[in-house]
Amino acid sequence: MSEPGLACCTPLSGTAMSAEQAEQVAALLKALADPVRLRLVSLIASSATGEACVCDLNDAFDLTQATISHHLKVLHSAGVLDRDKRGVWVYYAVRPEALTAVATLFSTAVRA
Amino acid sequence: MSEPGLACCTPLSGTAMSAEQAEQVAALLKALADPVRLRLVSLIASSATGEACVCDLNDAFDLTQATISHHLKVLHSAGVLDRDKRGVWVYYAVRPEALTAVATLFSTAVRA
DNA sequence: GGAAGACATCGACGGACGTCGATGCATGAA
DNA sequence: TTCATGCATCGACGTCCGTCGATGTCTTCC
Repeated sequence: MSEPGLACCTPLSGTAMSAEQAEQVAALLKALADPVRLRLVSLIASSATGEACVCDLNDAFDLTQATISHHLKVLHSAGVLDRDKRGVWVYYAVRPEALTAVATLFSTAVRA
Repeated sequence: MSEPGLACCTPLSGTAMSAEQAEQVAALLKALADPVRLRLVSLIASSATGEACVCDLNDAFDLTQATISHHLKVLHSAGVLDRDKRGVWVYYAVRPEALTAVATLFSTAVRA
C-alpha cells in the first residue's frame, strides 16, 4: 500500500497480538464497553453476597426489563457473569477470571 | 417495576459505579473493543522504540489507509495513543495511563 | 513552482447494536 | 387448575460503527 522503497522507521518487533487473539479479547471488551453493562457488573460485584437477582437490578435503571435481560445475556454469553436460577428468581454473579484476564492483559501490555 | 412487597435478596450495597463514571469508562473500553484497534495498540506497544509510524501500521493490515487512519483517530481521541508528526511521517505511541487505568479498574473490581 | 508521497477528512453504504412493546415460559400460591 | 409473578425471547425500529473510494492538506524533493 505504501512502498516508497525506504524504511521510514524501525520495523515492528516483538510478539504482537495475533488476529485471532485480538478477536477474542475484542469480544470480551465489547461486552463490557457499555455504560449499562458496566454498572450491572459493578452493582453485582459490589453487593454484599457477590451476587444479585434481576429484580433488584431492574430497579436500578430507567430501562425496560427486556433491555436489562438482554444486557445480562450479553454479559453471560461473554463469560463475565454466572447465572443461577433459584425458584422464581435468577441470580447473577461475577466471574473473576474474566475481569482479571482483562486486568493482566493491560497491565502487561504497558511494558511488554 | 417489580414491587411484590418483599425483598427477594440482599439489597445491593457498597459503592457501585456512578452513571457518569460508567459513561467515561465505557467510552475508553469502546475505543479498545475492536480487533483492529487492539492489534494496533499491541503493535505499537510491542515495537522496539515504543512507537510506530502509520506507514508501517498500514502494511500490517488488509485494510485501506483511510480505515487505519480512522482507527488511529479513535484511539487518539480516547486518550489511548499519543500523536507526533515528524516531517512527512506521523508516529503514534501508547499512553500507559490509559491502559493502566483499565487494568487497575478490573483488578480492584474483583474484590471490592 | 510543480510533482510525488504520507496522512487526514469527507460522504456513503451495509451491518451491528441498544431499546422497546408484546409475547412466551416457567414457578409458586390460591 | 387457575392465576399472578419473574425472567427470557421475539420482532421491529432508530442509531451508531467499520469500511470504502475519492478528495484535501501538508511536507519534501527536483
